[in-house]
Amino acid sequence: MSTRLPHTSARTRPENLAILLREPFRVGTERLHRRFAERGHPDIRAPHGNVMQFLDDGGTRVSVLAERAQMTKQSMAELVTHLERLGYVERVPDPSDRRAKLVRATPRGRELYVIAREVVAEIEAEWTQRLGKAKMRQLRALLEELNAGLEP
Amino acid sequence: MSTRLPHTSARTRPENLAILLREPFRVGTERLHRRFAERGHPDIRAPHGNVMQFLDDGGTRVSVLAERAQMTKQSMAELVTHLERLGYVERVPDPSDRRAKLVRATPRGRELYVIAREVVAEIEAEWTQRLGKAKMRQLRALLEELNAGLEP
DNA sequence: CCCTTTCGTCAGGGTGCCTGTCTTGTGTGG
DNA sequence: CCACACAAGACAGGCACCCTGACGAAAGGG
Repeated sequence: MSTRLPHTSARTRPENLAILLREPFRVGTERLHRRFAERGHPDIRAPHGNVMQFLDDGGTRVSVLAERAQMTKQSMAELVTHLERLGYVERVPDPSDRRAKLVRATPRGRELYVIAREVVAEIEAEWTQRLGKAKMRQLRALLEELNAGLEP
Repeated sequence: MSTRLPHTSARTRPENLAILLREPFRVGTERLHRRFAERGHPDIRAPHGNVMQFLDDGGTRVSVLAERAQMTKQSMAELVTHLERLGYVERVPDPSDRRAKLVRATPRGRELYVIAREVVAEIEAEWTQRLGKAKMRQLRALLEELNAGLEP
């Protein structure tokens, strides 16, 4: 039996900026994955985004994916293997290098992009309805300015 | 040997709102953990925040921590055990219930709060310097308005 | 005093990440 | 042209984190 407990009151202390930034992202991500599940992709989880979001149309090497996702190629290879078993990507030989293979989204994999685009549009529409177009533009502009100066 | 690859160009497509929200949070979190490491706490990792951030001063039961962090009590117990071995928390008997134990931050654990507060203040100061006080207030207000309407 | 619920734990499983090592293929310099 | 360093990926092994299931012990209401 599961012992997961219901969430009652998350002790919402003085809302700091970190939480204000994280929550909309978290809620959006949750909705995306709920939608994936509803549309027949219940096995897609967050780490799989580290593969799918970095695939080029013509296919991409595991090493390149690893570099883009900032992880080791071993870890990336494992994610790719998992997604391959689930039918979302396939490995095809790289014609230009017989050591290498190209990871490509299958038709099933491409369905994810369609769904993701829909959800993103939907969420942005909701937020715009809530805040109004002017404030959304403001918010985006401020976030862009903030992001422009970020360096670890 | 590690095969982690350097990150070159993250294919920064049309910056969408999700990335704009996530990046400042991610960069801040990275800095926090780098600072933990520099100050003698290299073993503290992100999931440990799910324990430390929910501890009350007098101690808190594992079940309550699990509820607050939205995970099973088994998983929470594991995190607590790990932090206990590292010396950041201790389990003491709950005087009001002989089944229960209270998880409490040790002096070493409380050092983390000091560091965290410093880093947060530091980051907010940097952002304020970059955007100016007025825009920071605007940003915070917009994020609060956005967060106020979030529900799943 | 049962009976149910709750607290914490043990047991077992899967995913996601790591380091280290190896094979195979590439390409470069002598 | 060939030896050799190097790049791509696979294989092995390990740990952290999260889950489900099941349990003994204590609490607490009828």
